[in-house]
Amino acid sequence: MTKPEMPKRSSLRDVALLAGVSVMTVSNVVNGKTSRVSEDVRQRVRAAIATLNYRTQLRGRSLRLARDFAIGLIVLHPERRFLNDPFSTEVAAGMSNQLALDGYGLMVIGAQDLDDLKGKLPRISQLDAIAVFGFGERAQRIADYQVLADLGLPMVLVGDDLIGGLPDASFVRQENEAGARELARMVLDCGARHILFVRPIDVWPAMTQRERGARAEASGRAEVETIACSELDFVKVVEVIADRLVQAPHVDAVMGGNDQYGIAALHAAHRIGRKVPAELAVTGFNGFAFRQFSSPLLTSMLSPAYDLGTEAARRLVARIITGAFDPGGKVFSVTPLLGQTVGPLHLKSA
Amino acid sequence: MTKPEMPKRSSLRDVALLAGVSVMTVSNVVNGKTSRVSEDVRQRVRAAIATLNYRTQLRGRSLRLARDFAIGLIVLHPERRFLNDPFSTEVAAGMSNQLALDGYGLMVIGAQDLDDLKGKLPRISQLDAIAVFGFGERAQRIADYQVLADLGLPMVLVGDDLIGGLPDASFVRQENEAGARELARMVLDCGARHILFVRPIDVWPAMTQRERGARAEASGRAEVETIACSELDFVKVVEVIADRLVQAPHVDAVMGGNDQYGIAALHAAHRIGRKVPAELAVTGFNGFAFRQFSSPLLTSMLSPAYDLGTEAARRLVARIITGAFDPGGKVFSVTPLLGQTVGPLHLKSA
DNA sequence: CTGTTAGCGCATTCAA
DNA sequence: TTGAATGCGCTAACAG
Repeated sequence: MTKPEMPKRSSLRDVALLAGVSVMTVSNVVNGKTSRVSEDVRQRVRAAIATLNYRTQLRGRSLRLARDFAIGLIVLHPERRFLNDPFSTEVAAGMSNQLALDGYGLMVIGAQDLDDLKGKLPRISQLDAIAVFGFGERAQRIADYQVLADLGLPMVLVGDDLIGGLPDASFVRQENEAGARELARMVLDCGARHILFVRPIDVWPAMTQRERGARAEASGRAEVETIACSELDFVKVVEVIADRLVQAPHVDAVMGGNDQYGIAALHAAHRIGRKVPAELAVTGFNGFAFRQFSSPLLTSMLSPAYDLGTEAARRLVARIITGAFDPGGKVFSVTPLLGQTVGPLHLKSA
Repeated sequence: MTKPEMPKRSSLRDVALLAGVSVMTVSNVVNGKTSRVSEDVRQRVRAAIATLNYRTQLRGRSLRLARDFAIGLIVLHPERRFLNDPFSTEVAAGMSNQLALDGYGLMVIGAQDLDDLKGKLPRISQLDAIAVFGFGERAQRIADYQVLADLGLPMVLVGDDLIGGLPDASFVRQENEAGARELARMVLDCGARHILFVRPIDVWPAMTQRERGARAEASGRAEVETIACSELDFVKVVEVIADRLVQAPHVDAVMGGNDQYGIAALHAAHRIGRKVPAELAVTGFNGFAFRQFSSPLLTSMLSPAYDLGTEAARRLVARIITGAFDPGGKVFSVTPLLGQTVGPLHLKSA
């Protein structure tokens, strides 16, 4: 049922032998340097390639050119299932598709902590370049980035712009702060004066920025209170939010750090009998497919995660070809997704 | 800000020169063939490695050993965002983590159709082995698998067991049929006699198997009717289900091909005023995180997608090392996830 | 237009 | 226990 022996793929030399030309000529034909090869010879070579079913063996080319045609996506996340967040998934899909256009492959690597990352460095170091999805507080991220930067590979930060001390880096991120401001404005315009911002205990740039945006916009117009709760236990998040809403009945809006938290808030509101949006405004962030599972439909902000992926890939390939990054980075805007969870507040006790 | 010139990594020869030994000695030390090297020399070599910050360059090793230490996950799916389904995402995470233990990397490649796949063959062919996530009807999958098999790479099918004509293949799948039977049994035991099975228009093995399981279990006890609807448009799915429930009021259970469809059924039931589970039983399949967003909590079946990933990786690495696959494949069982959407039916008109 | 030379980094083989 | 030679497949540079 299984066939152990590898058939030993044909090489340039095999083709050259069969076509009766030199190895270099075959190489030129394969690589489209057709201007240097006569039509006649080209035909013979093509025929030989076809009969031998020859395919370029990237191994040899890699060694010769000191390039691997492989780019990594390093996802720093304490969860073993590091691709659970649709954000990283969309980035990966975007990168993979974009890279394929240039003949590159995407290698996906998750690292749960610094030790884990260090153990994977040998494998990572053989890539041509990397995109990095950071995690944690600023200091931790800087340390992580530095470890990776020491490999000497070009790198693009995804969702972060801390390229300050990095010698060969660029970044791609989105307007989390502006997006959160916009959501906060919507909420405030509906009359909210006490906002509860819900985010994970562990943070990453997007979360920090969203909270900052909400607070900035609310400044002077409303109170903002934050609670942190692990996103891994949805039931617990609902519970925590419900408890808080009961204890703090003056809270008239819940802004989730992402849609998961927003949906949890909807569940919490439902459980304690608070009507959304009449008595409580709720927002999320990201707008991935599962947002539609919520009822009422969550008002949110669409994150162009897939586009972040394609842009990261473009930058990395350009960097490899031109030898330098475009200065700075690229910032994508986010798009409001209107739902049914923000509207004029009719508070019982005013 | 950017530094174009690559620092040119140190090679075995550099280390050998500095340590005053031969290249082979360094190679032996690096590869832990320490029995062949005296303690004295070993120290010198280690020191040289440290000062030069030497790391094995896999390019050279790859060429020499004719191995790339890279394994591919080929996701055949018409969607450009081929990683949108959490199932493939969990498989990818499981594979990536497991492969890392053996020093392998995971390359993720999506292909929207046969043409797209063919264009990516050159890149795929340089991998050591592949896992394939099939899509479509049996005939289409066989054709796709054959194209990949022609590369001569060992391959593991994920979620499918059509390894019949494939010379060097194994498979990893889960008990979709048995799982669906179990869900159907629960529904039937609650008194359901008219089951509506909802699945995507395009199918893949899991979907086919789940429908088959539901029908098999219902055979003789209940009618089963299937409707197909693109999963990409959730709103539309809800609409279609709601319409059908109105037109066919005798339907007393909806089984979703996955949790997305199950949740859509919950929305539909809510919209038309059918109580779940008293007047309508609803089930899903997969049990990924977003299932908890549904209200009431969807009764479902947990798919061990992450474990499928680790097992696929294990099999591929073992195949590379031993030269042959373990015969057959591995089948994982699924686990019931009790929710609040299946219970005794109290039908208005009996 | 085509062929020759050389060497990328590594590990197997064989010799010392 | 250590070293030297060899070649994996490919392409830049140059020679013809």
